Amino acid sequence: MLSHKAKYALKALLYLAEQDENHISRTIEIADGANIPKKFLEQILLDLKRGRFVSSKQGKFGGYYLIKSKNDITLAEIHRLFDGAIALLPCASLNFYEPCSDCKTEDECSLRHGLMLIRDKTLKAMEGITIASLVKK
Amino acid sequence: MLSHKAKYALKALLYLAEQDENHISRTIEIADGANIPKKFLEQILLDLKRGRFVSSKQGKFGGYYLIKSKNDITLAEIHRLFDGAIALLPCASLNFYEPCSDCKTEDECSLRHGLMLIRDKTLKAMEGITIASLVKK
DNA sequence: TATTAATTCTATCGATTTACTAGGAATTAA
DNA sequence: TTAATTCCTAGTAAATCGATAGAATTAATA
Repeated sequence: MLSHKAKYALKALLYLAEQDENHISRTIEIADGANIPKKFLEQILLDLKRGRFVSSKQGKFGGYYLIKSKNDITLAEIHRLFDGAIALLPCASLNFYEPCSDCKTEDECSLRHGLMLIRDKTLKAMEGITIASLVKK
Repeated sequence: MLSHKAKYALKALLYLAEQDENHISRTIEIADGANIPKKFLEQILLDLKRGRFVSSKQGKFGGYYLIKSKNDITLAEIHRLFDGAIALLPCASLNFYEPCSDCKTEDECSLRHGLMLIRDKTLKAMEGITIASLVKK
């Protein structure tokens, strides 16, 4: 399941993608538009900024705007930024790999192989969902 | 990600599936064999019993055994039993559906449609992973 | 230069969940 | 009767989650 953070991030990105080119959106505007608690959204926007999905302008008349094409922002990326690994176990993960502590023989985790199959399919599907694909519905 | 409970459940089922027909496995035997904390495993086996994957014999010389074919126990089922919904949001879930609280117009969640696509693909993949498929590797 | 309105940063909080552990009651076979 | 096992109910420490508070910083503009 997605965390609220990841869900809100997607909704915020969706909101930004729907605005006119060059429009800068204030946090409160996004919060109201996408029904997200404002203070919570602040953190999320900072995370999105660190992840280089959005940028911000500070001070009066400041706000947030997309710096990555809505065609290039995928569900997979947002999942990883906020919720971490897409694989079902760390030992089956590409970006968050860790060996299992409870598997006796290293690399002979009985689940690993099967879970890597799942990961590949899920990842492929998640990379197919972009902000752009969610906007035009 | 899978919880430890779900991971241990899979490993325990795998252990049971590898035993001879009619063999009854004690908790401690499974715990040692699959490297799972014994007391924790007790709870997990009870959950698996309630889910009708295994059955048990009580008292001295008691223990657990599979009552469902290893070909018919899928990753999807174990995920649902221990970790709940497979979909990324409740509003996109088949078995754990709940409407989003933060979507203004009911059934017009901007994410729902895309997440249902993911759910379908992930679910199909997870239904393809059975205990039997994990045993023969 | 002062004011105002916005982002940014740090810290904290309460509730829930997770991963276990403890202790004992109930059950069964020898 | 005893030993070995499942079954049941609590409890607990740590982490995570969802959210809030408040002050610092930045920038436009009057």
